[in-house]
Amino acid sequence: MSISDFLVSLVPFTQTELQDILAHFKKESVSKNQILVRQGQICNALYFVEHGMGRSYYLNEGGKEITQWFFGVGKFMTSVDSFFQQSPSLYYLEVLEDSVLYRISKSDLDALFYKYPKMEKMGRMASTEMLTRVVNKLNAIQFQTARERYDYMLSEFPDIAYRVPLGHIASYLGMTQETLSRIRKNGSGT
Amino acid sequence: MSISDFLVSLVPFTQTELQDILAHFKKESVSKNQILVRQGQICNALYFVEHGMGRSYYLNEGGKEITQWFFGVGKFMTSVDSFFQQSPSLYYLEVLEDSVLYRISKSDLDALFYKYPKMEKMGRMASTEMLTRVVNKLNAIQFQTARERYDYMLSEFPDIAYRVPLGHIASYLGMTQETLSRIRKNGSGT
DNA sequence: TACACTATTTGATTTAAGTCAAAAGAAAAA
DNA sequence: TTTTTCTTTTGACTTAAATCAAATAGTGTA
Repeated sequence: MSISDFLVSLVPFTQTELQDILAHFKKESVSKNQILVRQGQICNALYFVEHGMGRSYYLNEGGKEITQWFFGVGKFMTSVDSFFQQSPSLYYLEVLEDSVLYRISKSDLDALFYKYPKMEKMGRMASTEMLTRVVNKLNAIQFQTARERYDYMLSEFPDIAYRVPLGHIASYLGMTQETLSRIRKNGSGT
Repeated sequence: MSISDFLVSLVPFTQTELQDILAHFKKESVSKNQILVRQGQICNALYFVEHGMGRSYYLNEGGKEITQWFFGVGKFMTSVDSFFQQSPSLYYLEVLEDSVLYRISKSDLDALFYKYPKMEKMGRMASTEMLTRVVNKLNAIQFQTARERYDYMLSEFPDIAYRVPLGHIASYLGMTQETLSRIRKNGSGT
């Protein structure tokens, strides 16, 4: 999904507005395993994923990587807390496959919010959509067994589940990779 | 905290704008245990809590009430998924103490978003704030022991932790009430 | 005050998932 | 192709928290 399709799907921008907005996004090709933001840095960019995928993760007390979220095609990717609050990031932001991203800085985005109030709507909608998804994950994590959580993962990120290392998914789902391996072995849900 | 203080703290509305906006909120006194929204209903109202508190919960397969969120003074309360998507609510919305709420309908709110683009900013900010909080809970639930999760609860809702039945808190934290009772018994954190 | 009802605590037992350790399989590098 | 390195699987054992069951403690009210 291209970024202009995405924008138009949320808000009916005119052709002129769209051109102006798109001019503020910079296309970037990023190769696998590249880290976009490190823990402690202030994340100054919002990325739209046109192709590829990424994840956010952090290092727990034991130094183990814990995946916080996956970002697939057609989504915005950033260190949410850091970008919006402009505070040091709790997370690393990493690209998991060679990807094509569209990047915009916080100041440019704020300028667009100011210039086009319609953009605020887009921001609000992207934010509530993310909120809904996080709430879904929360419910999965909080009340479901390891096996059900894996089924949730398959429905939420069907395209991603088989493209990333098992360990990344296990930590995303709050279980060990041994457990996830055993779940996969015992066939799919039901 | 009053609703006008809250609004002004987020966006610098003029006195006139503020009056107009406030006119669309209707003050309601709601008594303890009243249910504002039921599972399956479409939630048409957003409430600002001036005094008192509420919670959202749902019934799991076994018919047990599972608390999803607490709403304290100075926060917006609603069935998030239902209100924003205008879809049948997954949750009940209940008032836990005699409360004073300010209510606005979805259509009035949308009209305000349209009339005052500044409102969009308020919506976006309220939404990202909620997102941050949900992410915090998620991290607590996903990676912490029952005892640490209780400490998280005390920090997130210090004023609420001792005002609601233990069972409500236990289900919010994804543990049984027996476990929570044992945690409380063994003194506070560390 | 006593009764009924609800909430909390305590005890005994079970279990889902974690931990630790090592083997097997894949992918990358030499 | 062989070696090295990383990823996934398997096995044995442990444990935090759940479950089941019952006893207290509180609260409202007749």
